Amino acid sequence: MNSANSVVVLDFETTGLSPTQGDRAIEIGAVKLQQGVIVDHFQQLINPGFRITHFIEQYTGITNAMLNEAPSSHIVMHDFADFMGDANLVAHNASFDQRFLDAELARIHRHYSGRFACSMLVARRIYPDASNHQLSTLVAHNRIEQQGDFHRALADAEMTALLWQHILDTLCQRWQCQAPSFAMMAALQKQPKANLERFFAKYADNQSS
DNA sequence: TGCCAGGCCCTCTTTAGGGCCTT
Repeated sequence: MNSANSVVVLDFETTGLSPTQGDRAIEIGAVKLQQGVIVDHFQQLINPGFRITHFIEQYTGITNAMLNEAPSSHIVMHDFADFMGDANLVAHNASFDQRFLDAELARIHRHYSGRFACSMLVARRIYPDASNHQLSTLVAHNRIEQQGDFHRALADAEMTALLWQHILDTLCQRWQCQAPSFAMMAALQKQPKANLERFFAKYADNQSS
């Protein structure tokens, strides 16, 4: 099975919220899903080249001392680009991780061909009754076993992957059908909520025909 | 000391404003 049949679920820890304001990645974690099973993982701290704030140290548990020993983004992102291959990508609030992925890859002139899907946008449509749609809340809401500590990249990527698979299982049960395609999920995340029932009905018709 | 981004989505909307979500 080549990587085009895989989904890579990724998560960045960063120095802040915006790469356009000088923020950099300090850790990347990712898992590779094939047919609902985690078959590989990637985790690496990244030295951003400057000291991170006390807030980020407290938020992530990643310290300046840890980052002083970490390799540069140049080395890590080449490895991660090889890990991704041409797989499709999933992240929680994907627009955030996509901005940092694009910025860090641009620095080393690497590119990716996979498409992004967002577990948060899909979860807002599938679990409208959740109290909120933070990753930790959705993990608890769906009684998913917590993996490691929130706000570390690999643990968040693993929990996002388990949430993503739980969403696929929820949709399979709703339609009594096979696993939805990545393209279907990418379309679902853009559907207006008022159009969801029509969207689901159309998808079910296409599967049965 | 306080603030800094950007996309989505809802509503008391669309010539706008503000909350959510990510670090």
